[in-house]
Amino acid sequence: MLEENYNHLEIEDKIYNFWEKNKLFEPKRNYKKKYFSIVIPPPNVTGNLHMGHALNNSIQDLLIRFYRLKGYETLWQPGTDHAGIATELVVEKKLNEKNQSKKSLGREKFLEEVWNWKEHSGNLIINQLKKLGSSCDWSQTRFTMDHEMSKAVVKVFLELHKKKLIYKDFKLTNWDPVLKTAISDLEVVQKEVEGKLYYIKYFINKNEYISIATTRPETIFADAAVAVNSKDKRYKKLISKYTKIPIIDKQIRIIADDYADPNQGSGAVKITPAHDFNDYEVGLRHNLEKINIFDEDGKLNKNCPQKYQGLDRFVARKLIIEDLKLINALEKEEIIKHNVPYGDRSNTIIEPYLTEQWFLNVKKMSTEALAAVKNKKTVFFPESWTKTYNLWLKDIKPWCISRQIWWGHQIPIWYGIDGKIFSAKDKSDAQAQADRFYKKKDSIIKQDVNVLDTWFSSALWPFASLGWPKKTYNLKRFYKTSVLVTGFDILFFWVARMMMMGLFVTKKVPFDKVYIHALVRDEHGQKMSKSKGNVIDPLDLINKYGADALRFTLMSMASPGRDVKLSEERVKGYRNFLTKIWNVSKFCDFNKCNLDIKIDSKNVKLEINQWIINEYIHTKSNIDNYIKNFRFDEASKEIYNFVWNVFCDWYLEFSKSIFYSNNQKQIKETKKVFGLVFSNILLTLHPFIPFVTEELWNKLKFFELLKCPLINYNFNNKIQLIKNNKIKLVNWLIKLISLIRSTKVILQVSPGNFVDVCIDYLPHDKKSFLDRNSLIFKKASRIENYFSKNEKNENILPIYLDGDAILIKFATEISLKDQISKVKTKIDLIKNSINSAKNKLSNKAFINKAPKDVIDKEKDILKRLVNDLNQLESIISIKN
RNA sequence: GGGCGAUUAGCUCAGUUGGUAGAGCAUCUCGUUUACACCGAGAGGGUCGGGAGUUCGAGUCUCUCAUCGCCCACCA
Repeated sequence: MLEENYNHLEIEDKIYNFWEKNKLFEPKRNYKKKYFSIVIPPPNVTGNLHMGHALNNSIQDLLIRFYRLKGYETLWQPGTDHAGIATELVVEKKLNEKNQSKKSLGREKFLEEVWNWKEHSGNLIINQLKKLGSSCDWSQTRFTMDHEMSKAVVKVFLELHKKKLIYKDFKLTNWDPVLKTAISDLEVVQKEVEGKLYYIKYFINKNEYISIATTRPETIFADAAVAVNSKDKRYKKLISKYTKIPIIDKQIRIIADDYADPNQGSGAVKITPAHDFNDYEVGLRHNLEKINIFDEDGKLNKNCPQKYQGLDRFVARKLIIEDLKLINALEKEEIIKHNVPYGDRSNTIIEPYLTEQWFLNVKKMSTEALAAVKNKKTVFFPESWTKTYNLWLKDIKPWCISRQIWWGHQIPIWYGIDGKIFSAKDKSDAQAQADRFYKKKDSIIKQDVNVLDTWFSSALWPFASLGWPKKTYNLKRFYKTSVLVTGFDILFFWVARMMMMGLFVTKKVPFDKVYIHALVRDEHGQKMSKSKGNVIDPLDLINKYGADALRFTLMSMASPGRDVKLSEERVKGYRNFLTKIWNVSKFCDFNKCNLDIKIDSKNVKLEINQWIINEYIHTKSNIDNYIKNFRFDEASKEIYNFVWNVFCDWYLEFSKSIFYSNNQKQIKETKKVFGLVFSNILLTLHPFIPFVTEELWNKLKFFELLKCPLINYNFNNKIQLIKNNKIKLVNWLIKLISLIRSTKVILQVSPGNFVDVCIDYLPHDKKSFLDRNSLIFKKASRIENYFSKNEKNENILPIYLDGDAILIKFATEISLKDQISKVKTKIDLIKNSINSAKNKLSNKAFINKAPKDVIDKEKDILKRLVNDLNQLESIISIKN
């Protein structure tokens, strides 16, 4: 017996343990079958399951389970990402609590701490993914810093270095003064903020000055020139003359450069090659001095007057403005809105800063990545992302891959004492090279202190997680992977780079398809974030309503190209759906609707049984197509509608009439068909709501009978479409029952009241269909008796369906009372529609140009409208 | 500045090649008939952001305007 109520808290953990213990997530090796594989977007080890993960992984799990049930050899490759900067920040915070710091520990000890932290807290997210029901092959779990993966990273680095695609360069890069590391362009986010534009006087002589506008007055100490546009008449005469930087009274030249825009600011612009990307270019053109005025933490350095040395950039800014005022060198201040670059991790203002960094020249690799998508070797869903991908790759700049942090893959480059570079797979290899080069033993070498951008190893994930460079089974069997499921926010960070690296290293695209889902946002469409305090925790929802309910909600809302705005109400609604399924199972169990493996749908005789089989097949085929096209929203709607509005509302109700009859043959058949269709429903629902379906599969003894858990049952039964043109009369019957019910409501007759009907006016096929299904018809419509057309009674009303009349005789006197105006407005509406349909059909242009089936359809519409009009007019003719 | 997307019922959203505008939730009425009140039966509610065009026919295609969102680039 099934428990009275569905209790997800008890069931979900139990079922998950069962799957995991029996290793049901691991691929069942079978080369004869097709394969289906996904590599998980590895969550950060610092991560906590958020709604984005919930959506992302629900989709992946749905796909994996769907193809697993189809009999594909299936792998979902899991793992986590070391997340360099993010993890360092977490561990540093922990250290601070213990009054320790990264610096005080030193590199080696600090890394030990990080590894310790990773061992103890780094698997949190994995357990949370399990809560969601994710059926990853956990025996293959990888980590971007594990031994094998690190070897892969080094190997790729060395290859790229050998091909001179990785190189070292001293130039201006984005510098994060809080994290004290360089970051890539992508890690810089522009934010519009209110700031001040200061107009500073650069004196040419005692009375004459040129006004320079800047938002960063502290950089005046790094000025190397003032630029004006050669076409700007105001300044033409000043070109090649000198002006003085205030405070330090340093002479700099006024140069002509087209970069100076006469319409911006004062038209004259200070050139600071060491602290501005545009000025850097100008500096190169005019061979200007690069003066760096910052230390790595954003404090002013020795190149500034002593007074300001050691001051934080923002403190110095204030002081400089005060000092400029004192010497009457500040012309004016304007409050402006402007974009300021912030670091995505530190949320501090980024400074362009001169350093030596490692770069990856991605330009060459990008052309292959572009071609692969153009040639449809990899296809994006929704397709519109292709354009975004193309635009970014076409304009790609060298990628700064070195970071001045400790947690990550240390760059496999060693330096001899004279700076000679040895690239090597490990220290002993480097040592051997150095010893050969210097012709002595134990020559001193030192490894490059920088580590690689986290996204460098992420870019190798699709093949490295499968075992590359080893020729593992998984790599051979599952690469290229079938589909990548990810959010659009990491299209450039991750997807594009995986395409480039995949093609470079394996010569194959890393995935067949890329499904890009939207972000999960709060009810106002805001990105969920801790700082905004609008985060909905998926684990809370799982606790409250169950993982299945959350999953189904996310799937039903995963419309392509649209953000998911999550509301708890919606989750509640789908929890109700789970309860509904639970209750059907109770009915199924109570009536002993067992599954008969030998059942052949060809031998099913009853029309309602044939009908539900056909309806199921139709639904299933729609769902399969929707899933293949990544339309999870449509797929979940389809199954929801079928289960609730077709199977429960109609078939289950019909089946009751049979179960409570004494026709043993019909009872037996209906039980079998009920069991058959319901077992198929569980199967179809499984990828959406795995827990409850597996539990019911077990409870209803399908597991026992088929000797197989639902999760990897390969359904190959004999359920197939039944051909019988009488089946469509079931749909007609449903319409008839609905019509009788709504007529009662219009006449304000209680739906529970019984009526008599006369079906003598029906054509033969419909009449005999009703005779055959009389039990069903009578129970569903609350019909007491049939009466003959000869009977005369004041309370008889004809109703019309598809042109046929049926008479209803009410037990009590009927009247329209306050419904009459409603019916009359309806009649007017229908008359209007009839007119427009008639107009259409008498329009020669329509008749001549529209296709025949459209015209036929229009004729049908007219027929139905006339029918409805008859119906309503018959009602209104009731004496009042 | 360049690009992408959105605007459909009170709310959140579907609407596949143009062919009677849909769903869930919410609302209203009735209902406890043995799967289920986390329920059942029924009902109301939209000139599809504005305008123009193409077409026999436009929510759907084209143009245009408006509002909103996102991405990229730039800003002295």
